[in-house]
This record gives sequence, structure tokens and C-alpha cells, in this order.
Amino acid sequence: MGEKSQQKKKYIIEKARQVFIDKGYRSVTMKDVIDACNISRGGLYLYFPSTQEIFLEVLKQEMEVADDVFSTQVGEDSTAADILELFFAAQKAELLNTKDNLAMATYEYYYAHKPDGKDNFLREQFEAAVEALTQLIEMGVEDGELYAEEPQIAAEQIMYTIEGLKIGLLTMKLTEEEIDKQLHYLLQGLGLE
Amino acid sequence: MGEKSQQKKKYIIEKARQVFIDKGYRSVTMKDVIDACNISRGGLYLYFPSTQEIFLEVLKQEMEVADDVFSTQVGEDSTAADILELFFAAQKAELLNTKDNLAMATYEYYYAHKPDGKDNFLREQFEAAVEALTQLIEMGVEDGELYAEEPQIAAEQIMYTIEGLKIGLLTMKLTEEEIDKQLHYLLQGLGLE
Amino acid sequence: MGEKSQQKKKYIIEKARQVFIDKGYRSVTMKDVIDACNISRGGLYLYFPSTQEIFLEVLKQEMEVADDVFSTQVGEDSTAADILELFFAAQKAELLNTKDNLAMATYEYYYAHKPDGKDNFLREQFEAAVEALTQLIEMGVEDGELYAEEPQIAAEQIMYTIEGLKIGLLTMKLTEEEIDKQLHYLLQGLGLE
Amino acid sequence: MGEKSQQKKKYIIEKARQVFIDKGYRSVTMKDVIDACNISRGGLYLYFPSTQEIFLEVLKQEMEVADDVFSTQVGEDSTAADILELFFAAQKAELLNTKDNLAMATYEYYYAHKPDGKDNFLREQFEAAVEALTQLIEMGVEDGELYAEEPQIAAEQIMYTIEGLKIGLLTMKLTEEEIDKQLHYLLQGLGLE
DNA sequence: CATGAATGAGAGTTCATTCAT
DNA sequence: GATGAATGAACTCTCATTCAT
Repeated sequence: MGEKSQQKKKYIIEKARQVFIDKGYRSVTMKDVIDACNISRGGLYLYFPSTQEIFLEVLKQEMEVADDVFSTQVGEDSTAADILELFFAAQKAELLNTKDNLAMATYEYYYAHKPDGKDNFLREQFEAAVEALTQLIEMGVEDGELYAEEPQIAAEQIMYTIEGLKIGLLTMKLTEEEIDKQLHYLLQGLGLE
Repeated sequence: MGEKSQQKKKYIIEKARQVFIDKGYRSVTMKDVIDACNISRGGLYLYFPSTQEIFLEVLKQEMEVADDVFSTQVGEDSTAADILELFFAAQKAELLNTKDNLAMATYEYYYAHKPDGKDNFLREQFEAAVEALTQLIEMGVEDGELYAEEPQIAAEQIMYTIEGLKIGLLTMKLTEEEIDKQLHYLLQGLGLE
Repeated sequence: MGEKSQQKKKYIIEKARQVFIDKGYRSVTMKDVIDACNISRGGLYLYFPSTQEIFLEVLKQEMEVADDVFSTQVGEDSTAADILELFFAAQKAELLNTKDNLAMATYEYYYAHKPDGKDNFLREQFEAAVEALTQLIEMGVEDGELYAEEPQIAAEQIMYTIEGLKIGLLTMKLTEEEIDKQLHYLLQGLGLE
Repeated sequence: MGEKSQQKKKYIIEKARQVFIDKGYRSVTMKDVIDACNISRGGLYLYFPSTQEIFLEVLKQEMEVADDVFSTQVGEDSTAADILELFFAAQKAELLNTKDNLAMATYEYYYAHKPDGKDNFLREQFEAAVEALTQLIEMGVEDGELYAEEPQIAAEQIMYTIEGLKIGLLTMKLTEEEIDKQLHYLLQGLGLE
């Protein structure tokens, strides 16, 4: 597959991404993607054989982007508390545009395919976040900046709460205020602010 | 509509419930329900015009059952701490059979229909739980049994965490252990155990 | 399936039969049958899931008809020679409307599906004819009406020749004369005419 | 068209031949040929506009090869009986690899296109064989080596039987034994063996 | 010459919905 | 009320054919 082909594939993934954001995973049809891409029926099949394949590629790309975000988040000589604040700010930002997220589609995907622990993008993301957070908290505790008896569980709880907020945003009408309140409370629980 | 009609409707709702549990909301077809009910194509249309109507009825029935559960949960002369433990036990039980829940279907439904705050079953359930929990915590604080600076926010956080665990169960492979750990941690946060 | 359903199925088989006669087996599409039957796209699928199923039903019906023909062919107190003449006349009649036959479709079907000896309609028909013919010849030989050293092989040869004439009719332009000549010659080989 | 072009055309015909052997005529698609040749979609169209054109070329080449075979079959000072035996041996050999033959495809082709007597490869082949056979038999009769009252019709009958065996091989499961038995019987009919 | 991306027609299949019985 | 046959819209997928490179 040539350079141009690769570009087209990227283009399709980009367009399809929006479709998955709008309609979730299960109810997206090849036709939806075709229409979104303004290509012909057969055209899409040159690149992808099914919506599942498309979705997996969308996820893969999402993962790469997510990794980038993580790496840029780390400052130079900032304290654990500083980084934590940044982390929470980033989480808030992500939450606020959750409506424009693949979150729901991803939930649907893993509910539909019930795959084992392996190859589960959601779990990978979740665990990576928990691990990073745990290290941060441990650093903060060592430095005496913040307080947590069980950093790992605290980190998990933070992430579950954020996950709860996410699904709340997707299905109830959470306001920015409500989110702020919760994130704040989580920070307080670590002895910050 | 006669007595018999009412019975049939109930029967359909019951059977449809399982279908929504298995397949979520969006990808359920009238045919799925027809097959599950072993009735004729035309038969279903006598009672429901669409899967949405069926799902709403399923939800309505679910709500009634849920209310029943809540009312039976409250003991007589038990302390707030006792009731809290019961509440957490009930939450754990519900979480453990989340796979056999309408949770995913409900998420999908509200994501698909993005209804305003009104008529949102999820939010109603959530807020009712938060309110009950808040009162419990307040009672416990008054009695000196437990500790919480901001009972309302604490209650919300507990519920968001539980919501996070729920979606985690549906899409990742959370173990009972992981759930226990989190619920325990929440209770500890209230100064219990 | 009700009485009416059975009738419709018969109707479809009848119409489909002509399609198979016209187009053979492999290139017949569900659409072809739908058009021939003047029914809706979905309608056909209520009765048959594929052209193969339809063709098998067509064949089955064909077999029943064929059996009927055989049984009516036998006279009362006629000699073997008489019956043989009848048999050849019947074969000639069948050959002459071979163009309106399922022969080619059947050939294609068994070429495409290469089934083992079992369930092979062609072979069954062929062997039944050989057996009947063998018995006739044996009777004739006993009665001194005709001559054949190896009745079974003679019968087979007659049937292979007829098979050869059939494919000749389907693919070259055999004339009635050419057929007559051959059938005559076969009879002569048995010492008749 | 250059030398190289000619070579490529030959290559395509060769590869396509196998496709026609495997799938018959009607259900072969341009894509089948493209895949078999490992050339580009556009590439094939440079040489052939349709499967029909390809098949005709395949047949043409087949004819040339067939002619070659015939010419090499004739010995020097051998008797008619000798040559007949050779002829039957050749027929048997051809029959035995009928499965790897274009026979079925050719049948399908002429059934699909129902061309008049002209340009019918099958008929040409058939008639050429009949003529050669007739001459052989006449020679044999003159030399007193074999017996036949009507050499032409006898020759035709032999060829029809062979044709019948051929279609039998393609669609029923004829064994080598069954073929032998028939070929033998044909020779006996001529007073040989 | 040769490639393979692109298109769109058309076949296969499923289902929501209607309607005569 | 209840049935299930019938329809047609919508979706999936494949391929003949064209065309820019």
C-alpha cells in the first residue's frame, strides 16, 4: 500500500472517529462511514472489511495520541503536587469534552465483544493512569506534600471516580460545577488545597 | 385494555428485559424481542410500537422494583453505621451481577436519546441514592459514629466511584477482590472499619 | 406451514424450474427467481434460503414426476420387445425436449458440488434406468425375441449413448434425424427392427 | 502487438485455463482470472475485455493442441485394428483425466451461448473424431479385421457413448472399471478382442 | 504497457411494518 | 386479539469497468 493509500486510510479513520463519537459503536454501519467520508460503497472496502476493523484502528490511533499527551504532561523540576494539579486539570479538560469522546463507543465495543483482559484498550489506559498516579502520590507522600495511607488504592479510587463522572456526563447531564466539586474533593482527600 | 392484555404486556416486558441485558439497547431489534417472547410478529405490535417503547416500560418496571428494594433495606432501630454497612453490601451484590443488569442498555439509551435532566431514570436513581446516603452520613456524623466534613459531596463521591466500578465491570474484567478493595476504602474514608 | 404456504412453495418451485432450465444452475441468482415469481425480495426468503435449496426442491419434485412416468410406462400383457419400443419412444420424446430440461442445470449442480455417490439424483436415475432396461433385455432374451450376450453392459451402453445424445443436444445442434438414427441403431444392436 | 505482448497473452490463457477447469464457464469472473494470473485489474483488460473472450482463446489453443495429438496418434504400417486400439487407449486416457478437463466449461459455454452449428468447437471435435473413426472402421472392414454393417453410425455411436461416459465422469462418480467395461464392449461390438 | 484506486451496479440478506384472515 | 405472510427499505459485500498516474 502506497503513501497515498496510507493517507486515505488516515482520512477514513478520522472521519469514522466522529461517526463513532456520534453514534456509539454497535449501531454504526459501513454506510454511515461511507457517507461521512464521501467515498463510494466499494471504496471503503478497499481499506476496511468491517466497522469493527475501523473501530480498532480508530482506537489504536487514539492510544498513540493519548501517549503523546502523557509525555508532554510531565514538567521539569516541578513537585508531585504541581504535577498532580496538572493531572487533574487534564482530566477535567478531558471530562469536559467527553461528549466528543469515543468513551461511549469504547464502552459499547468492549461490552459487545467481552474480550479477556488482553487487548483491552480501556483497561490498559486505566491501569496506566493508575500506575502513573500511584507513583505521583508516593512521591508526594515522601516529600510530605500530601497524605495517603494506601497510594495505590487511593489512585484507583480517583480513577474510578473519574470513570463514574465520565459515564455520568455521557448519560446524565452533569454540569462543570459538579465535576469541579468532585475533583476538588479528590484533591482534598490527598491533603491538597 | 383487559386483565389478560396486562398480563401479556408484563410477559413481554419480562422477556424483553433479558434481551436488553444481553445486547444493550441500540442493537436490539423487534425481531429479537419477538423471538424471545415466542409470539407472532404482529402480536408484539399490538402492545408496543418500537423497541424504545419497550425499553421505557422495562425501565419503569425496574424503577418500581428498585424502590421496593430500598424500602426493605431500612431496619428498625439500627445505627447509621449499621445501615451504611447494609447499603454497601447491597451495592456490592448489585455490582457483582452487573453483567446481568440493564446498566449498559440504560447507558446506551440515555446516550442515544440525550434527554434533558427530566425523565432521566439514571439521574433519578443516582440522586435518590445520593440523598439517602447523605442523610445516613449526616446521621452517622451526628451520632459520632463516622466522620465526614461534607456529607453531600462524600455521598456523591461514593456513588461516582460505584458508577465507575459498574462501568469497569461491564467493559474491563474487574474481579470481586478489586471491588471489595474499593468499597472497603470508601468505608474507611468515612472513618468506619 | 399451512396449506397455502405449501401452495406458494410449489408455485415458486415451478417458476424456479423454468429459470434453471433457461440459465443452468450456477448463474441463477435469488433475484432471478424473485423476478420469475413476481414476489418481493424478502418474500422468497420466507420459503428458501438459497438457490441451492430451491434447486434441490426442484429436483425432488422432478424425481417424483419421473417415478410416475416410469410406472405408467409398463403395459399389461405386452412382450419385452413391445415395452422396449415404448421405452425408446419415451427416451426419444424426452431427448427431443431436452432443451426444456433441467439436464444442464443438474450437470452443473453435480459438477459444482461434487457429492459422493449418495444423494446423487443423476446417478440414481441412471441406475434405475439401467436396471429396468437390464430386466427388459433379459426377459427378451429368454423369450428369444432379442439378442444380447451381456444384458447389463448392453443396457449401460444404451444409457451412456442416450446420455451422450443428451449432452449433444444441449451443446451441439443435433437434429431429430440424428437421434433417430442412433436410437434405431441401438435397437438393431439388440436384434430388433 | 509485440512479441512480449503475445507471451503475456499466452500466459493469461494458460492460467485462465485452469480456472475454467475448476469452476466451469459461467461462474468464472474476471477477478478469478486476475487472481490466478497475479496481474493487476487493469492489466487483464489490456488483453481481454471479458471472460467470454478469454474462454474462446482458451478453446482455440485447446483445438491446436488436440490436432497435434491426433496427428501423432497415427503409426506407419499398422493395421486398422492396431490404430483402433490406440484410439481407444487415447480416449480412455482422456476420459480418466476428464476432471482436469475443459469439458464441463465447454458444455456450459455452448449451452449459454447456444451458437449455431458454425463455430462450435465441440461439434467440430466430435465430427472430426467421427470421421476419423469411420475411416478406420471402413479400413478394418475392408481388411476383414473387424465387422460393422454401418461404419458411420457405428462410429457415431462410439463417440456418443464416450460423450456419455464423459458427462458421467463429471457428474456421477464413474470408476475406471466402469469405463473399461464400456470401452471393451464397444470394441467387442466391432468384432475385436 | 501496467498498475491499482475508485466507482457504482447489483446480488445477498435481514427486519420493521402492514394487513388480510 | 392474534397470526404470520408479504413487502420494501436498508445494509453488507463483490466485481466489472474505468482512469489517472
